[in-house]
Amino acid sequence: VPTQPRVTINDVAAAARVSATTVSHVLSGKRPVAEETAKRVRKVIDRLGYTPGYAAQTLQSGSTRVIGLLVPDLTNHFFAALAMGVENAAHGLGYSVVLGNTCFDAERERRYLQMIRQRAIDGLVYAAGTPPAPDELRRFASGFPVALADEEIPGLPAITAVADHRAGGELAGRHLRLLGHRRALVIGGPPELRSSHDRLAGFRAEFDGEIVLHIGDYQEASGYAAVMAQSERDAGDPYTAIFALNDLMALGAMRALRAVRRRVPDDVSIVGFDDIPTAALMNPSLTTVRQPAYLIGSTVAEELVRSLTGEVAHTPTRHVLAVELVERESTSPTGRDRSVTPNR
Amino acid sequence: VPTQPRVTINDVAAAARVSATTVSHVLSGKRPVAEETAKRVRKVIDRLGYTPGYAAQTLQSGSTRVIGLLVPDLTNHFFAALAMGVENAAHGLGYSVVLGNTCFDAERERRYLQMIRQRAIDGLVYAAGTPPAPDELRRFASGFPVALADEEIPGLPAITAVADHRAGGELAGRHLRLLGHRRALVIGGPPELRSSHDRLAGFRAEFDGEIVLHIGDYQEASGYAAVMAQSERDAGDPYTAIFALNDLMALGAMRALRAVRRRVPDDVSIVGFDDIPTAALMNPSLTTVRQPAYLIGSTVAEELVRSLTGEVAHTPTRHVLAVELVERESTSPTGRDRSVTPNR
DNA sequence: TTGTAAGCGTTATCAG
DNA sequence: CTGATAACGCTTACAA
Repeated sequence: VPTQPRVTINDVAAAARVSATTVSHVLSGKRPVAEETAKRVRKVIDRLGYTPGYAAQTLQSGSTRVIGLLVPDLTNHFFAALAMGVENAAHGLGYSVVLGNTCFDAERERRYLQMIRQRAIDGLVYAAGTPPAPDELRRFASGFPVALADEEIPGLPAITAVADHRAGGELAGRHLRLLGHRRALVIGGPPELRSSHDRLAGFRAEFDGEIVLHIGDYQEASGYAAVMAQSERDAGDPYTAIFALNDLMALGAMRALRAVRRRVPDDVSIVGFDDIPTAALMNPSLTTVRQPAYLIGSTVAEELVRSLTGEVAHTPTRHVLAVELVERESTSPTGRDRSVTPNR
Repeated sequence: VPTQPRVTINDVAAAARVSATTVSHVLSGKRPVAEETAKRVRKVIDRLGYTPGYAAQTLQSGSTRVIGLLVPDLTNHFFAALAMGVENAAHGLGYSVVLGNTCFDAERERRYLQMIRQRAIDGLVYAAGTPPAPDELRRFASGFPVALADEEIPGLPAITAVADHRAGGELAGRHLRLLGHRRALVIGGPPELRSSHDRLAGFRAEFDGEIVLHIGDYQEASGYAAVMAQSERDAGDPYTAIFALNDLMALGAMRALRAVRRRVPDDVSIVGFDDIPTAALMNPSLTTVRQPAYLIGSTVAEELVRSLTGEVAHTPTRHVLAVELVERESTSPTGRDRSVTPNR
């Protein structure tokens, strides 16, 4: 594909018989231009199809109008939705988003921080998911605008947006309590994650029955394992409810419940967290706490960009966004047990 | 966040008591530099933490080393995986990826084409999914490097990577035939999509039994609707297999089958297409044809970037990538009908 | 209301 | 082996 010689501001100026300065001002409006002149210039601009070159503007202004987005795994629905939020918000404000997929890999993260040093981006939305925030990032964040999405990094005050994990735990706990459940199996997440901790604390605050805690790792298999392990241990008086700290583990738990012949929701109710697309498609569909992934992304991106443009000061605001309980088929009141109905 | 004054090549030159030219060449290696000088320069570079500024390099070279990626919906797993492929491949070759989410919206597409005009990106990976390719894109593609992922646009010869939809259809057809099925319900996709057409043609070529075709729209609800509609029509001799042209419709079909009390796979086997994550998590899990989404993205991005760097000529190569049948629980041989076993 | 000229940071050309 | 100098395309003092 041959690249035809670029139309520059000087071409326009020459054709309109004005100076480049005037053309620039017609476009930017930063100083008055006689209407007649302006009209002539605009006509030429249209005719020649002139658009200010990105590189020159960048060099001149020192701003690329690009922000970076670091996510660990785009195929994770949560991060995909978050990325859409970031992209939409940024685009609405005239900024582009360059994508960085870290794959939870520190080496790749470093390559992105490199871009920062090159001044190739104006700011960074960091949602890299792994708990041990690289020291490097922390160093960078002082001296470079970083915003945290779904993330809290100790010692790094920055624009932040997180879901209200605690309220989500409360929602789940209250829901199960109101359904009459008194014994719950809780499948936890990695303890070092603040989100895990908050969800659990919220649940404990609202669910006043007995709680058995199994630690999982947010993967499907660990949900399965938790139920199986507990199943071996249980002696006749098992839990009637499960709160899994994310949907993937909840699905694993459901699979295990099928294996041990306990029905959902008849024998055991189950609540997840996240609301991944699969949750709605399962049979039975999964009651879960929905995270506002898109909103987390758009909130943080919008605030970051506004701070970049100077519209607002770059102060480390922390947004805590509401979560929502989505009631589906996997939860039901205790005491309703179809195994005692006609077909037996 | 205060932005400290940038370290420029001149700072380095001054500190190392050489010219900027020499510093540049120490970095680029484009002409020999005395080892002693080079060492001194490198030391200063390290000490000052100098990195060539992105904007100036861009202005000088005319290349941004950025490619654009246009997808309709990142929360769609297929496009997320594709995006990861693009990002990884591009990054490996020193290119960044700016993300564009069109939301199937022509207006948003236009804004991205605008970036092209501004020379803000060097090339474009287009995977916008909607059948009516905008004329605008077609105009742009002549004169700007565009590569098509999972897309074929008539009259636009370009680097292209698509899944082998036809082979996928064949795989599904053969699988069901070998299981002994003789009557199949096929839930089609939008007829104007070449992928729909190819999948169907492949299926027809391998499945030699009777086929009833319902047209769907790739949404879950249309899979449900297809089964329901056919269910009303069926008089005692229904199909024993379903081929849904994507997984979402397959899931809708499974939901409908539950509603009409036909068991999967005992009464009806079902094959989907895509292999979305939910497919493996369902109960029963879904047999499906897996699309190499990541590979589509990485293939097309790698070739695009290589053509940009001049490593290969920018010729409209078309890559057809292999698909794979993933056998799970939703398909079984005909004739095995548990309703004729003990419990009746 | 408009123009001139300097400068943003880098690399290429040409000269030594 | 190295250095001046120009050029990339734009914005913005400063001047008229």
